[in-house]
Amino acid sequence: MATIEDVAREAGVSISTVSYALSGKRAISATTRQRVQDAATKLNYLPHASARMLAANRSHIFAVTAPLHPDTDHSAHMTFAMEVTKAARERDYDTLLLVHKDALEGMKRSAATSLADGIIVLDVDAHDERATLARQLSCPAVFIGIPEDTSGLVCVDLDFEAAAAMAIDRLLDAGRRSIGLISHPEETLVRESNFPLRFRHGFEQHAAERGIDIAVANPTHHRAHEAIAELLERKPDLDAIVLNTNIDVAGSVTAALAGLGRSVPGDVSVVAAGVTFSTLRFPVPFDTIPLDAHASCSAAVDMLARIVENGESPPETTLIPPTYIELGSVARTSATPVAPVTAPAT
Amino acid sequence: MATIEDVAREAGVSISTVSYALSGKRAISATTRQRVQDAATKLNYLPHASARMLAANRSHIFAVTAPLHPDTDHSAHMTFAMEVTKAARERDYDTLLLVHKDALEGMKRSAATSLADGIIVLDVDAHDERATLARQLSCPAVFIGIPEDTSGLVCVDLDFEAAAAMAIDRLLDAGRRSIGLISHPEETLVRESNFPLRFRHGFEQHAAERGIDIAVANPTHHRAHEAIAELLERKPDLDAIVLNTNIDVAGSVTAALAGLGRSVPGDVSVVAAGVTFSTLRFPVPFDTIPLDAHASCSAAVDMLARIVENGESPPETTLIPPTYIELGSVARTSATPVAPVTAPAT
DNA sequence: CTGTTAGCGCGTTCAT
DNA sequence: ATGAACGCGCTAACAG
Repeated sequence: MATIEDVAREAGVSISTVSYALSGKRAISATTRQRVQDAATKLNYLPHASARMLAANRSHIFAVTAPLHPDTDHSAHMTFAMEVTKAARERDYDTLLLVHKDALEGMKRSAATSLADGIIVLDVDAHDERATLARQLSCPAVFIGIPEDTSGLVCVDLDFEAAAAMAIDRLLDAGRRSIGLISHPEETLVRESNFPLRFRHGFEQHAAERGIDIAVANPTHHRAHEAIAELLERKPDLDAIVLNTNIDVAGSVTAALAGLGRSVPGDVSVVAAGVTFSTLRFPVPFDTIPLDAHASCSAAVDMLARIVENGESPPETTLIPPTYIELGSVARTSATPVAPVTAPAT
Repeated sequence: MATIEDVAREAGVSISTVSYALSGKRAISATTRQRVQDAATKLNYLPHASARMLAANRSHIFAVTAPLHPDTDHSAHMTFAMEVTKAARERDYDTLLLVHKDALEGMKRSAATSLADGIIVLDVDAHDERATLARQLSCPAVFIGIPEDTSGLVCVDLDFEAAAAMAIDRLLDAGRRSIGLISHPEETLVRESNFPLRFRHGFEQHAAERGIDIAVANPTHHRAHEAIAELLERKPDLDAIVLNTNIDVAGSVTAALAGLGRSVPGDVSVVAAGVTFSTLRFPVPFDTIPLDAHASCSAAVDMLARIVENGESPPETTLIPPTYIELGSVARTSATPVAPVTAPAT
């Protein structure tokens, strides 16, 4: 309600002095600044958003595109949107939600009208149309997730390949030898959601490096039973499972194994890797290499803010190193451990 | 990039003519309007958001406060946020996400700076602080959910009491006599989230009206087993269950009953009422009286837009009538049906 | 029916 | 270190 002019009058200074005293963009004598700040708090002054935007040619708003697919994990989605919003607020930005139907239209519009200073892109597919659009837009964008072609983009994500390697290493260290991977359902892969592919690639590659043979299965029917049956058929000696899948599937793993007479972690050890959900409530909580929404989102928002404010040009791809959380679902066996590779993966 | 002036020049008219031709707020001759529109599309003109906001004193932005509690159902939350956003876009509004930590601060700020034209309040508690704040703010707000004291507010929600009555009526019509309610976990009730209380109240009241005796249980451990055991202990002849609870509990009902030798719907019929999730993937899909996010959100956004644009003053409370979806989890018994009340609830 | 013009509230040069 | 004045792009009241 109170304008900058009211504050200036109250403090007995000029309008520009108020602006500078509050923004700190120019040196103001301590006493004057104090008077201005007192006046501002007294009048409960807050700059009119649109006026500030127009004058500064900056909206202090980031747009967030969060498409909702039929197979989208709403919980993960919400978590990422929230984390982006929190991270943005810490840097004095608000976030505008863009829904799928008009994800492209929304990006164009918020860029063309200067509604947003930047765009955060969530849930990125391998061949995401939003990547093509982002290259054309003058409005800076940061992707949380990594499309196949990252040229001209700025992308942040968990290092899924390192996470896969870390899961394998932990299981091998515990003496496990026959490892299976339960990946995401077909429908997620078909859409070319990219992170399951990157995880799987890292998994296969690191298994080859460590000289072990592995099996991969995609779950069906939103549960683990079929996938586990498939793994056991191909590797009857299966003694470890890596889960890079959704909560429904992961949550049914222990029951599915029990149904086949296998215990966790004794017969089969389990690691959940690159997942957003917690396994604490599972019958047996699983060791987890989390896909940490907070880490990815605050890194992404940080970059975007620096692009907007300082014109910085971050690298195309920033990979966040994985961390390992032990919850007791990996048990040591007496089997001879596989010899570590000469240069162990970090 | 192109300004209104560019369009005016291109079309050979004045600036204000362009403004009126595009906004339609004044009658413009068809030929002129066409010239203006051609020029606009040719130059790819979109009004600069902040300039429009400042001049019109309207941001075309709604703020959405969506607090995240420990027991929050992320999926439902996301659905509501998305539905609000979609509904808003249909009326040419964008939505700003306000996170919990600074829900109050965010509301104040977006109102005081004229960042938002209105506020949508989600996940309302019985004694929600945001209600108090909304009464003081000059910025209009619409609540999706109903606090205890609605004075001076505008609230929209499913008619939970009618939903409870509808569930009872359906079960009685099918010849069921001994009905139990599984409500939300304690932690949700403690927070005074209001809709479980309204549902329960409607349930008890309608049961009394129809002259039947009922039992109510609150689940624990994120599953139905304990609640069902409790219901059976209190009503050994239990032949129907109404679920007004979360997806984890609802999803385990069939298994819990099976563990006690009861089948669905033969021995025990089940209705899920006032829930956001789908039961289609459950072992036995349940008849559902949905808490329809789309209906609530578009009604709320519609009201908010009309308050902002036309200065309308909607009623304090708008209840959305429930609908019933049959999925086969209610089976008819041969028992003598309870006589319908003289004036059946709608 | 159309053009002219005065702000909207603020950030920021330019003088001082 | 401070103040005066201009302009951001648009809307709306006022003229014609």
